[in-house]
Amino acid sequence: MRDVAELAGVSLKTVSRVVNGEDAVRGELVDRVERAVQSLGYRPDERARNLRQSDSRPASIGFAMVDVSNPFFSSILRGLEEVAGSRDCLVLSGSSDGDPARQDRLIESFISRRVGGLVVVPSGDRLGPIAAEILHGTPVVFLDCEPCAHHSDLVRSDHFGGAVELTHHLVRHGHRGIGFLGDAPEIFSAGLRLDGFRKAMAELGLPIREDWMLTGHFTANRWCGVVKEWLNGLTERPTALLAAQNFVTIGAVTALHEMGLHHEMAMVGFDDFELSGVIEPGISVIPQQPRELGRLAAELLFRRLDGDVDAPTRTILSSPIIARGSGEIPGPHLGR
Amino acid sequence: MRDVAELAGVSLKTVSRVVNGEDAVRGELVDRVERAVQSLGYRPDERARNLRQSDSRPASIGFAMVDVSNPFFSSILRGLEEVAGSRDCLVLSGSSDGDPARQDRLIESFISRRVGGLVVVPSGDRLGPIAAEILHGTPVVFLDCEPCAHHSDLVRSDHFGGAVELTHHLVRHGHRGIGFLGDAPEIFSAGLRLDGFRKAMAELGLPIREDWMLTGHFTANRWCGVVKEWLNGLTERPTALLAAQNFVTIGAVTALHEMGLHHEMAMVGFDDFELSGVIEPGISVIPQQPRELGRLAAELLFRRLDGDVDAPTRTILSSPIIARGSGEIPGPHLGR
DNA sequence: CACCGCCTTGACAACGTTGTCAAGGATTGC
DNA sequence: GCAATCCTTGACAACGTTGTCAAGGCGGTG
Repeated sequence: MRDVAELAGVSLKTVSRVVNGEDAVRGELVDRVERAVQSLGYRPDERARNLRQSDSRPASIGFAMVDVSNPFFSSILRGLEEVAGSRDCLVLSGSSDGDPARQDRLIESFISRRVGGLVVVPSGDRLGPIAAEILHGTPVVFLDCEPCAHHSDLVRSDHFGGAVELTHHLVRHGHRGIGFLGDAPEIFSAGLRLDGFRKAMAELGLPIREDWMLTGHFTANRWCGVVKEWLNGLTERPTALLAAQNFVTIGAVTALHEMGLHHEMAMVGFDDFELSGVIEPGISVIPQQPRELGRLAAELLFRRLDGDVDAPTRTILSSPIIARGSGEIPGPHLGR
Repeated sequence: MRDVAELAGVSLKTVSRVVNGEDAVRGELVDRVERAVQSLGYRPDERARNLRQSDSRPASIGFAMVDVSNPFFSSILRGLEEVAGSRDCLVLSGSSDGDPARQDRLIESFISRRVGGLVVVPSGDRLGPIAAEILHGTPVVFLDCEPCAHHSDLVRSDHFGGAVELTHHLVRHGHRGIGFLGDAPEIFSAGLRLDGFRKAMAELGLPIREDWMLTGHFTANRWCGVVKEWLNGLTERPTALLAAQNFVTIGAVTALHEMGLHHEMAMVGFDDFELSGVIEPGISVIPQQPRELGRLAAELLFRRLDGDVDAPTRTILSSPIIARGSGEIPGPHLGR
């Protein structure tokens, strides 16, 4: 910047004015400065700018999630990018792999870089360093974790309602013995889905067999093995499965295929995935809309950054079942 | 920081020393400062720190790609995160959707934030603002685009060799009439794959029918439609398909399934995808190792940041075919 | 006891930018 | 022709941090 000023024969402040498009500069000087900027390849330092005027437009927002390589999260990130990009704001992101300590480190990194706001898909419902940051005035939007969002905005899918609907769907197609496969129930969304299943079964007057419930935090591959082992160990098997997360679904689908049960045992899933329609039979699911979740979260965040101080909001997205075949395999109690 | 200093009754510099763990501070003062830091929730401003000591450790690196929501890219990002995270460095990322203008804007944003280095999967082989930045000394690692990497490091998969191998594989299984479906050949990697196919066919003395070549930049959904239309419009069909990118493969697989041709027409793909083994028949592919690509790129970048000034390197990853069935459907010329 | 050197500490400038304010010239109005 | 006003421009401080250097206290040595 100093070089630019020297080359153009003006003061630093005038360069600043031209670069920022202020209008109180004579045309000739504007030209001179712009030529100097061009020839020196000068680009203003956003860090310094942001440091000086720390109240204004944020230069970046932070996104803490479990794992970018999971399409659910990367689609959320895409939605965030989209909204942030339109405001010349970049997204800092990081994966915690579900480890609260790593999430804390991530958040601390974001805070050190003085992001304008945070979007967090929490690992666990501890707030950690986020709590202090909220008090400090940084807007935070939580995705999926309601307890965290006590005094903050929340965006999530309708986990409970979705699980209820999936259960009803299976029962409508003649099933009573339903197995539940889900992520670790400590995870808020996974817990809600489990609750939805229990609630629906209870309402329908159907018994819940604890040996037909399988929960845990595994990869898709691991789920495949776990499901096979579990099914092989049962003396009596459920006639339908509710897989409450995309990795779970993928693992379970693979297991059913490998065991040759895919046309026999009904199955519904939460969260859509690529090719869910090509498999035989196609997998019936309630999709989530991750990109839309991201977009909504970012819009909320920027509304707060623009000064909105209304009460925290809860946004809950729901989607209807996409029936593709696997969830419509008839059960033994059809037509009763 | 000023508040911390005041509360602890020391100077700014002493706070700085304690925070940075320098050892020339009396134990008692260390305690006082640390208590003050705790009670005020002070966290150093990485921007200011980075501004002051602009030569040292980078606080962030930038990653420009085509689309985070494509698992190929998000897995690369994961690999980058992993390496960067171990150095307390964050990753700024953004999607260009293949639009060079958007890529330029992204890169400019990164430069404004003074990232320590860039990892770029280019959209097109124009360098745009990257050129000046390389001259300026910022390390840049290119993924997949060789012309861009003229004086920089490059990491990519073996597109050419992979396509050759896939073609040979189909021919070995009795096919001669092979259709090629690929991303727009202007994209460097897509061009290499196309070249590999042409080279292999020529070497094997097989004719290439231009009406059996289909290239373009579409979504998976769009590819499905395109492939169906194309197959329906042909008077004579190939007996095997080479799908040279993951969206292409997914679209083509879906099309074959919808047309009932999936057990009839052989098919191999480039780039693996979730569930490729569950589909009937499983899809034979040459996988890429995106997370590994990301890891390698980040390691190269940090080696440069650590001062390595050796000549630019080219790292080319190749993987063998995973045979799952679709590529082993026998063709009419088997055993000749 | 005077001197030297080490150790701890703090004052100050600097990083690259912008907000504030004042100076100076040009323009207007009477 | 003079004062009042506007417009353009630049000097300076500040944002939050750290590198540099000098000051002061302390212990050891001659």
